Amino acid sequence: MSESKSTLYDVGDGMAGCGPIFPEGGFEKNSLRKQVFEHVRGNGSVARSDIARALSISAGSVTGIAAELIAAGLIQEIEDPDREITVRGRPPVALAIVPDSFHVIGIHLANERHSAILTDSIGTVLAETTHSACAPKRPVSDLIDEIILLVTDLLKIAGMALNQISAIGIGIAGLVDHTTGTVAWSPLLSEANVKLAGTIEARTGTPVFIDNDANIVTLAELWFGGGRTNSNFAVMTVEHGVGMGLVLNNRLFRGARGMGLELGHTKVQIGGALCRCGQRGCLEAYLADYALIKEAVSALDLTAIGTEKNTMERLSAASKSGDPAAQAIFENAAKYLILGLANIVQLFDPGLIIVSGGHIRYDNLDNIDLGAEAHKLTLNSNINACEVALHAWDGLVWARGASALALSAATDYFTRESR
Amino acid sequence: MSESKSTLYDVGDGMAGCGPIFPEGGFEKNSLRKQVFEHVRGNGSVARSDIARALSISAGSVTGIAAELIAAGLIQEIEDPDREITVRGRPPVALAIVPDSFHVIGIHLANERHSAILTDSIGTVLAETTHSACAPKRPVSDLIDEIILLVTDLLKIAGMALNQISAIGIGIAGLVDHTTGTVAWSPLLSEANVKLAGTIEARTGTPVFIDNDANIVTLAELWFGGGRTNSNFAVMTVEHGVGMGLVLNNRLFRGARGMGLELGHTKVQIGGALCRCGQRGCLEAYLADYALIKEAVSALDLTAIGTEKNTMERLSAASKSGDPAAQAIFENAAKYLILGLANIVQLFDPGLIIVSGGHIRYDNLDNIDLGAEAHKLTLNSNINACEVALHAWDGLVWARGASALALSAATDYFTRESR
DNA sequence: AAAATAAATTTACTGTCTGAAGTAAATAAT
DNA sequence: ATTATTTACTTCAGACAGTAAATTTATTTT
Repeated sequence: MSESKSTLYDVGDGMAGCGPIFPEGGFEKNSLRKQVFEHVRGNGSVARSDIARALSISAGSVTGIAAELIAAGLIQEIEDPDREITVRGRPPVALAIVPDSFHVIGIHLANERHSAILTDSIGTVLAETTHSACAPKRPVSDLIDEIILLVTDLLKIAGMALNQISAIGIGIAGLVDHTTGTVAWSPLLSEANVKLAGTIEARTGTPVFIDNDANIVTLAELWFGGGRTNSNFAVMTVEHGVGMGLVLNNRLFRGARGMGLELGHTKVQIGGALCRCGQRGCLEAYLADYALIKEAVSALDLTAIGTEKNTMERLSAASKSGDPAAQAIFENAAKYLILGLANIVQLFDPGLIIVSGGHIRYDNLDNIDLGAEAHKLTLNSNINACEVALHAWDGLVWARGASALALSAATDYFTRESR
Repeated sequence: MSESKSTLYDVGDGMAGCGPIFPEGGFEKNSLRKQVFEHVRGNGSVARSDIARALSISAGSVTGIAAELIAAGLIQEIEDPDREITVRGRPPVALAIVPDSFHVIGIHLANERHSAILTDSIGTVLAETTHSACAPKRPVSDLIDEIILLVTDLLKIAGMALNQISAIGIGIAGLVDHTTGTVAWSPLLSEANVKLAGTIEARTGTPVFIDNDANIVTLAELWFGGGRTNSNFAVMTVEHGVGMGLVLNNRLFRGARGMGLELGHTKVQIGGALCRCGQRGCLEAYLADYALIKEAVSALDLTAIGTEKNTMERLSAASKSGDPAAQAIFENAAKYLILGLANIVQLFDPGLIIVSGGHIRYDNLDNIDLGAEAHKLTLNSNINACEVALHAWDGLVWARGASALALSAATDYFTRESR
């Protein structure tokens, strides 16, 4: 601290204004009505006084809002099941969601099979159906027919009519713009920039919401999985491709323009392995199923070529029975998985990353402490290390995530202000 | 679409509740008062009727709010400077910010020098000072003394007293938690987890807000730079280190737990070049000044070793005069810069990335269309390509960004509800 | 039975914002 | 010059969301 340079500026340099220029209004405010409803749903059953304490709102407000929600048939007073503790004072009255106050449908569209579920307002699956799909690329009209078939099938099983459905959520692989309901590109479609949500909405007369694979898996974790108790977490999906989803403050983060978080296509090596997207050095090109299968030539007798799933199982079996080539393939993939985790930590700093995928059922990842390994690749000063959890799912997760998409839309609708 | 599998589920599986469990309230609502103030500030001068239209609020609200803001001395009616057009009807009355309604200080702390500015409520710099710093690591008490010295110097130049300052914003290199005002780690400090904001606040009696280098550069772009008209953009800083900042919906995005966006330490090569953080394969290790200098041995006669800045300038000169080794160094760095850009696009999908840094003054980046090159490395289907802008800044940017930190805090304070 | 205690409700009140009606100040048409 | 038209701004009643405090209700403890 020796020399110092100082100047006195002229006031006003003629520029017009300063600070960010806000384009329009459009700020979301969460009404107490919605907060109360979500708190009841999140906790199963809560008393009015507990809600007031938890949300830091006045007891009077809770009474009024609860009365409205009860009148609307959305919640009800119930006998508190686990009430044993004898305390003085008027006993609390537990509130709970009326499960059949509304119903939604969740649909997942994929290469090999479509799945769909019909749930009530707390996400209980009332009916489920799976249709096998074959055509790799089809025109929109065909896909729409497939969707309508799923819906009618589902309604028949549940014994319900379309007008009893409050919303339909659809998850589809590809680049999806949730806000506009358009599919920019999908491996299922021969056309691009398809206004899928609007079209289905017109066909069914029901509000339709779409999102991509990774986001609906993340929603599934948020609504029904390990993310429920975490306000901030990331999901990394490793399957046919590599994707990720991010939850910030209990809300799905969709990037600036709705299409981001393409972790699988971030570059991890200049001029690296060729990815199915045509680029080189994508993370996916080292980690996704098809990348491992490409390498499997050296480990497996590939005279009998099976499905992707079958090949992966054989590769896994080979690794477990000591095949050095198969083991090397998995070891290398694990390295890149850890690299992906480290990059997520470095960029988003979530407290928890859930690694999801059918994949991880047969990978030998159980022996590796992924959290610790990823931590080794991040700034040491990043004191609070990020927890990493593995979650091997069943085939229904996507449909459940899609139903969560519909559920949150329906919740918004039913709890909106001044009904 | 051949076979199909269907099941009917039992209702209720005994789980308690579903959906995200919200920990507490904590939803922010932007009062109209703040929106009006920010709209006036953002546009320089606007009529009440324009505000009502722009924010989609009733004209009556604007009248009331404007009256309050005028009474509080925050805005004023002015003669509209550029009013020429003769339209029918009562002519609008322009509103503008009263510049000296409040003042803030912005401070940047760095290795080689500290800089500080004092601005009015529209960010006009009223006084500026720069102190050279030398100690690479010092105890907190020393740094606090340096900060106090900057403040008193600045006040003396401006002829103002400390109690006339509404807020102080501080930018410092390292890992900073803005919400708690603590510096987890900094190259300037010998101690870790320093509650810097609180301490300065206690010493000055003025609200203090801190953030890291990359975030205050991003704020500078948002408030005074190319980001003003963009609601969503990313900033990539290339200087001594590599950092990034992200603006979503006109707000600085700070990651899930306040510490993220460490682009410089994302891994772009397994077992790659050694980074100053001790890891291998960090983007920074291929792109930051010190990384290039390390390589410069082959290009420059390094018998006379100078400062980092000096060495960079010599390296740049060598490249421009045709030295192949120097050129190769810059070409390689450009490759990694493009890779970094591509990864930002892939993950965050901003409409605009501003590449900021002293660096880019002498790099030969003018010949490269960074946007197009980065686009080549992203999913083709990402239709709307991301714009990339270069922004070579002067030494004041950091202090200006820090002042923006203080300005937004002061704005919140003065436009808060029920004053 | 009376006292204590906690839950739920009611009531009166506050602050924010809107919508409709009214006022002000300019230009255009007659 | 007078009137119509247009646009900007103001005023004010009222809808709403929410709170705080008093009151009622239901239960346990003494």
